[in-house]
Amino acid sequence: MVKKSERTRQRIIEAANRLFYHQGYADTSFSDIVEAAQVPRGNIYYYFKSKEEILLAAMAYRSKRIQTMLQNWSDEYRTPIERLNRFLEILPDSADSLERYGCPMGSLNTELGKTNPELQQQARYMFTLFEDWLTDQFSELGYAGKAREYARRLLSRGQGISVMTHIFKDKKFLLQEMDLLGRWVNGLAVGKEIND
Amino acid sequence: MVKKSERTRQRIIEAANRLFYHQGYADTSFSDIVEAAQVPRGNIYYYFKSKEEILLAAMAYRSKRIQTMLQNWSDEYRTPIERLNRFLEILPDSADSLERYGCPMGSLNTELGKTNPELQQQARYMFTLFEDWLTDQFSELGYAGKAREYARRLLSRGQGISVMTHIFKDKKFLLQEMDLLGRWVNGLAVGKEIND
DNA sequence: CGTTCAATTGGACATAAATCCCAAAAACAC
DNA sequence: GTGTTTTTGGGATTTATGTCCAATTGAACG
Repeated sequence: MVKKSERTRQRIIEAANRLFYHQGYADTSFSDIVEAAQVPRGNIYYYFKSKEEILLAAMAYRSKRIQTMLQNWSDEYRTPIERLNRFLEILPDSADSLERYGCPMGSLNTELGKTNPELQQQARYMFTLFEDWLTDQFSELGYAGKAREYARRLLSRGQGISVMTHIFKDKKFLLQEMDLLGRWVNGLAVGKEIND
Repeated sequence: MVKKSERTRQRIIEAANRLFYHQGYADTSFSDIVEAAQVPRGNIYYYFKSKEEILLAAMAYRSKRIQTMLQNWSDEYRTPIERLNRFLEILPDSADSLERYGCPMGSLNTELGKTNPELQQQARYMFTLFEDWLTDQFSELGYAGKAREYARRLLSRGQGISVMTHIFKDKKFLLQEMDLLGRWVNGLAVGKEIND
């Protein structure tokens, strides 16, 4: 049995999370959040004592979801190449939101990274989750020495594609580039180290 | 002889431009701008009637500088491969600011692209300047059919590298990836179409 | 000199947004 | 059922910041 207050808290976090992604942190006001979460104005301070605290909770929530997702993939797929291919599906799957809002992790980092080291650290943490997981997969694939390098490269290309898709509103570009990335990854699986 | 008012206007634009890059548009207040530009508080409204107008002027200023830069490169270097290599030097040259603030064009787009289509269009324009110039270079290099695709890919990878450098504060990664990009580009110059 | 007008000032004003307060209601423990 | 704690709800307060304005300066020009 989940307490009601817990559910309210959760509703606030999820509403804030969505708004931060869609409008950015700076452009999201308390009014926006309470409205979206359907909680009365003053009540929100019972749960969070500042806007920054909501942001931290929202990022923690995201991190948790990422961890769960990666864990599920590890459980569901046996081979590292299957897992990597699952990872590669993220971008095409979320093409619509990428066009409109960019990458949820990347854009948060961009916004917070300029002025707020503490918050940026939390934002970076989400990246390290992917980085570590991808590193594991490349290691298992037989590239232990270059695994982290490859992991970062994959993230880097994904970020580039996300940014470009957001800027140019061009899903065709996204699919084309993801295809290329897929060929690189699957080339590694059969021993072809293209362009490195 | 440049009028004094023109110089003041310019000072405002340059100060705003710097602040928008270092702190982001939303986090930059009028007070910040007038302080940095050394103009009295009320005076700024003589030049710009809103904050948004300052932003537009700042972006126009950036675009102009980009155009000039690209034109200079076209004049200074004879061959497309020399020009492309000059382009590739941008990121290593600005490694320090990239680490701290990210890509000035990309981060502006990320911030404005979520909610403000009109402003985003201006931000995107800077990208199209590079896109068109790079397309010209790849065409001259003999890849007319794939020139725009290559141009976007180059921008895309640059954006990815910028984002990652900003997130992980890792210049080594930047240099390593730029090296790889350089090999791709210079491979094209000698007819090797790696990984496409 | 005197007129004119661009440019300069600093402060006033309005608004939006974050934060705080506290009484009332609901949930819970015993 | 009574007492206690948690949660609710709306409004009050404060702060920050974008915007506006009236008075003033100063240089160009006749």
